[in-house]
Amino acid sequence: MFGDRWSLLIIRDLMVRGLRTYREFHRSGEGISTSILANRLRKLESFGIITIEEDATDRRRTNYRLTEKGIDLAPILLELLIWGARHEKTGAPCELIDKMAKNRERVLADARQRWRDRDPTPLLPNFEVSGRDHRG
Amino acid sequence: MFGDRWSLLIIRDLMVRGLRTYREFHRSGEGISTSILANRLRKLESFGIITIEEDATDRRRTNYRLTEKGIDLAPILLELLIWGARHEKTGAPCELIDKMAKNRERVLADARQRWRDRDPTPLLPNFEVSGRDHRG
DNA sequence: GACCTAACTTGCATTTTGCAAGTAATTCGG
DNA sequence: CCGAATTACTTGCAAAATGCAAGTTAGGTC
Repeated sequence: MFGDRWSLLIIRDLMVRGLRTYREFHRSGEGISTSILANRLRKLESFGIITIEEDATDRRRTNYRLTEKGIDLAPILLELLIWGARHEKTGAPCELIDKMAKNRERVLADARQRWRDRDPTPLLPNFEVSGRDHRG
Repeated sequence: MFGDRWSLLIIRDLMVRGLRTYREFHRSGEGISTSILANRLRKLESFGIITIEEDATDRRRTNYRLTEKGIDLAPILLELLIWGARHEKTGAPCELIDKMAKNRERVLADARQRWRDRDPTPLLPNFEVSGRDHRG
């Protein structure tokens, strides 16, 4: 799964951008095609990493949520962000990433709590990854 | 690069199994084809993650080594190992992984020092990943 | 009801990977 | 020295995956 580009981007979008719907993922700016997106979401579900829920306000819409198993991937994503900020041109604010690197356990514990409580606030709440912000 | 299955396996083999040569990677049990292996090694080199060195004892052989940038990927690999041990059937000894999880910084600092000193001992020195052990 | 939206599905073109044979340089043993 | 084996790729082609864009179905709004 980590060897699959699209699955990784989906997980990142869930964790780092708080995206939740098919439409949001599709419009996230990464250029994933509809069939691949559908296929990967299904796969992540069958791996037990995400669950699919019906939206409370619109029957057409489905929401994707991280499972416990999926939430346990957060340390990996945080390390990827930190590595990316240090070695690549990601546009991530260096001070923010440095601060997060110094407070890994706090960051992860807070995110875990939120996600368990169904609050999709991203791993780093004030950090915007390239692409449209769904709350903007 | 983390979205590419083969690149990820190569990095894992470098860090977790201490593999260094084309032949070792090719025979590592993962079924990578020769052209893909060659292509990915080149790519990892051009990304600045590994360097290529001639072997001191055999002109046919090349050794691949992690750069500083590559070594900085170790926290990600360690988190992947920990996640894998908890959620997948990896055959990893649970006590070992738990111990490593509790001593992340020590493990990473030790590995970093070794790798800088050109000692390719794996991230977790007594941990064997599935596949042939090159030192066997 | 007409029109739009959300979540896919489908057909086909393009790209990537898998398979196996091949090549060139180097090493080893008789 | 020479033949055989080894090391690190390269190549041609088949198979698999992805990219592109049109299409379908169910749901929502006016």
